[in-house]
Amino acid sequence: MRRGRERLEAMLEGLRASGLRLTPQRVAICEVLATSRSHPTAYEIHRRLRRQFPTMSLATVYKTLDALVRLGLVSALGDAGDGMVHYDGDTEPHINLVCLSCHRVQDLEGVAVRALHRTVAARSGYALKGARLVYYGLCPECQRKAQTAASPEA
Amino acid sequence: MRRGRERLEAMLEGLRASGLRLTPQRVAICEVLATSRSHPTAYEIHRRLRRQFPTMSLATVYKTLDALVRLGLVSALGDAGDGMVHYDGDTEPHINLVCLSCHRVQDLEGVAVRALHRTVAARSGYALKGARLVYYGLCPECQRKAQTAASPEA
DNA sequence: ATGCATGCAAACTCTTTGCAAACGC
DNA sequence: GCGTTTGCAAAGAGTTTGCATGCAT
Repeated sequence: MRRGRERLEAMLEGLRASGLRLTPQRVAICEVLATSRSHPTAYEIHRRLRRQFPTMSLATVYKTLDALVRLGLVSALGDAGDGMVHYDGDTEPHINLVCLSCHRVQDLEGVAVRALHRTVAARSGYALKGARLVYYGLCPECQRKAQTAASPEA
Repeated sequence: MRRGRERLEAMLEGLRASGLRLTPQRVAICEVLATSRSHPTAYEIHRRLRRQFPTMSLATVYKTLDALVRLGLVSALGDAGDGMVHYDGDTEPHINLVCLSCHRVQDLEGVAVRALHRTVAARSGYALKGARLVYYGLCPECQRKAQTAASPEA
């Protein structure tokens, strides 16, 4: 994944530039965020890295995420109906889709929102740092499941 | 506020229609949500109603908010950098502005997002239930404060 | 060699739940 | 009057913090 590699470099460079150390744990966390399309939670990142770092603490994940968000290298998407904060390694404005049934989060490609971003910046007077464009609903798969469950006799 | 009155009626009707009782506490919570522009948290709603209902419990606020959100009568905006969930009595798709410094949330009027909503619905295949269009940054006021603090010698 | 980062565990905060008393319908 | 809702308190869950040890620079 080419795009992920670029993002990873940007994160590592950002950490380095702000004087933070590139520990193996931090690099691994950045890798997960840069290459994953799943918009993981802190807990999911921790779970995915436990094989590689059996002693890694959840606190380390949280501390690293906190640093990355503060540096603007990662976006905090907020919760997806599951009470946990999901993170997105892609800080370009784009649309996220949250399924209220399976709590999955995915990107919606091909819908441009740069123009919207510029409009908001111009009209709001805010110094924009980021955006969360999240649409909620039922993903196609969960729609099918809901339909099947609702009419099992059919 | 004309708009608020309509929203209030819609909430009360929605509660009634789903068989929930219109207790004074619930009506008051709906009033706060329908008429406020501040996108309050559960805690803020509770604080604002303590004069009127000295014994009102935070749990009641949470339970009522939960019902309203589940019925689609209120939107949960997620946190605004303060770790608390903010609620919005306006469920029409619109843009929220969050100030990362003072944690205020306001609406951005005059930017149409209906077309975006339709596009997302069409391209995603999701059965959309709602949206959170949140832009983060520093509000004009906090920008001034930051500038003053940064160059106090000027 | 220096001092920041990790990992553990305890603390914190927001939110949810259980249950008896109160109240809307 | 019946069954839901409230309010209290305690539990629950995610996240944060403090501190000694370990490691990146």
